[in-house]
Amino acid sequence: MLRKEVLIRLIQCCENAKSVSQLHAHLLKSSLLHDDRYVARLCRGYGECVSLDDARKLFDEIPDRNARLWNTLLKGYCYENRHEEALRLFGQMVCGGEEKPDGFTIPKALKACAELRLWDYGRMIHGFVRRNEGFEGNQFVGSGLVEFYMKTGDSCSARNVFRDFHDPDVVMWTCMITGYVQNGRPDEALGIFAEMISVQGLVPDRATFVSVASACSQLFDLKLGRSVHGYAVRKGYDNSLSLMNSLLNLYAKAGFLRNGLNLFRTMPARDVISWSSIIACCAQYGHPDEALSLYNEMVQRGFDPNVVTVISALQACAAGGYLEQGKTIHELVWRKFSDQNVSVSTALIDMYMKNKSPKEAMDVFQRIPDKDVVAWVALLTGFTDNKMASESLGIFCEMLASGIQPDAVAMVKILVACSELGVLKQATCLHGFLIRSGFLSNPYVGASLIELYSKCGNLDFSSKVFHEVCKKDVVVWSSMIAGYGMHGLGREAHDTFQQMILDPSVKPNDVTFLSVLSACSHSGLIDEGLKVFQLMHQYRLRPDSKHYAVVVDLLGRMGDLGRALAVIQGIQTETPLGSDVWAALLGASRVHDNIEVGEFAAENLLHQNQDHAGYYILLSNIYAAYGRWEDMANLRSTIKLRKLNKMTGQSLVEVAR
DNA sequence: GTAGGGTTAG
Repeated sequence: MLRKEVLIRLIQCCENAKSVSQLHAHLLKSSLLHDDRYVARLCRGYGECVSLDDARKLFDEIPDRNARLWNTLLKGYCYENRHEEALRLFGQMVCGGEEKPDGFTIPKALKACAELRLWDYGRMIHGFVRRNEGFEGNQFVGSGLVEFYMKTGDSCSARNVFRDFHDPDVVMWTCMITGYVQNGRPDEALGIFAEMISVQGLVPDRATFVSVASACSQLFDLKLGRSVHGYAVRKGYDNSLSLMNSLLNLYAKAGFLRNGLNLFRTMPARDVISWSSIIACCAQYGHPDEALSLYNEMVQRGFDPNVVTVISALQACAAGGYLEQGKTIHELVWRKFSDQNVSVSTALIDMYMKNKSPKEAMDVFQRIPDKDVVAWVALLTGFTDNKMASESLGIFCEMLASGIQPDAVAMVKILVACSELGVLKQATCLHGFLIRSGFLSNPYVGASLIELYSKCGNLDFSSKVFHEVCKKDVVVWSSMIAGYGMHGLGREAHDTFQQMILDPSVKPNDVTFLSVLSACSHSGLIDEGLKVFQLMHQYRLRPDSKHYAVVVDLLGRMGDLGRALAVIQGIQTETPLGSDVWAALLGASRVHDNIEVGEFAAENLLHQNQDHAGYYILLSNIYAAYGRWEDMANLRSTIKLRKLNKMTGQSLVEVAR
């Protein structure tokens, strides 16, 4: 007969189904199956080499099971992400009264609750931990509780558990950092990290740095990210694939896509997450063609795209207008995921909508078995973007009728759809709904409602909403300024801007400046507008061609074409100036009928776009003002020859019924 | 016998 120690080693070494079965038979023959050490090992052997279900069968046959045995099986279920079964087993253990939960089984039950987002169940386990002795100072139970509360979005309770703990270890600190990152609160994550190293003097490990790098990428904090990278390399952590992936994401998201790509190319190993990360970053930050060529390279190299990869590649097709490639990916989705994944289907809807194919988008939508709010909103927004906003209203009603609760994004999108249609009646209905549902505390919702009322022509309501919104962020202020501008109230727009910059909690952005500059220009507030333009530098904002166009327009209206020209010539940029700047100059030349400047502007414009009828017409009007009929006739015949049409202006009026 | 980490849809 084999010695006990040898037997344990043998079971540990089991690598295949046959060897596990042989040892099982041997244990039976030697009547050793009552010894829990053997049984637990054997269960693990079955779970790892044969199947968890075989381990379960063995488990069910054993008459007197101890905590170690229950735990072995629980671990197997958690490992295979079979969390429902794990909790059922845990319930069976507790309710059957066979074993009390201990420091090993509780963390696994908490893990299952966290993954299934079962807040009530996890809270009950927390109650058990508090009522019973023996769990104080157990780091495994502590980190299990922190992770559970963080995953269910209850960071307050996670913090309480953490604060009540006497001496949390690195894992618990890391759970807190990771939790805050996962809840989109990177500032708090970095605060905990700072406390961990400076106050407690603990040494962070690989896992800690992965989350710290994620926090940096959420904050676009490249400086801190770089020092994390440097420290990690010095500690020899640069062989951690997760850490490298997290850093790769940080560089690419913080605006240094080239550095990200460089890291990606020089990494010692890459997995599907590395590929997905770099594809997602290229797709989201203006390089859809590069994203797709990386996707194709990945497939050629034999990597298997997962859900995330496919979503990112579809984003690239949406952003770059690659309908054909999008359809090819749709076929792959059909073969691999059979249209069952709602996130992938939503990305498909977005791709088809952005490629002006609403019918295909609708087909994808109808096939989704469990449509969530994100899928509905993708469809709704797509219709608005395809100039079919009245369909968006219908989609919103259908969504409500099917029992899906709208969230803040849904409300913003439906308000945008109403803005497109200019329907005041719907606006007031939605306003009532927003008040009742408490959505007005969300600054994006508030800003969209202000914009909607402005576009429907009711500025009083806009201003009322503006004063009611408690959390006025930059978007809310900018919407109100834009609203005044839209109604020709430059003075009010300018005053609102002045009030805004007195508030230290908000900082104007490029959109704010564009709105206030445009408002000043339309109301002839020349000096005010120029002063506002100068302020951009103080806020470290670089004016883009839209800002320059407004300033040129401003100077042009005043008749100061010389200064307008000087502004244009003073712009230092590597890329050619956008047509909006030249168009503003041409418009100003027409107002003041200046042939030289007009011809100069038109020359630059027609160099970029020869098919814009409006430019020819403006120049021909300048010729007409000087009686240069021949030049005018030449331009008019060019328009006819090229069969150009000037877009006619359109207005929407709501008809009361 | 145990724990924490990287990419994703509106």
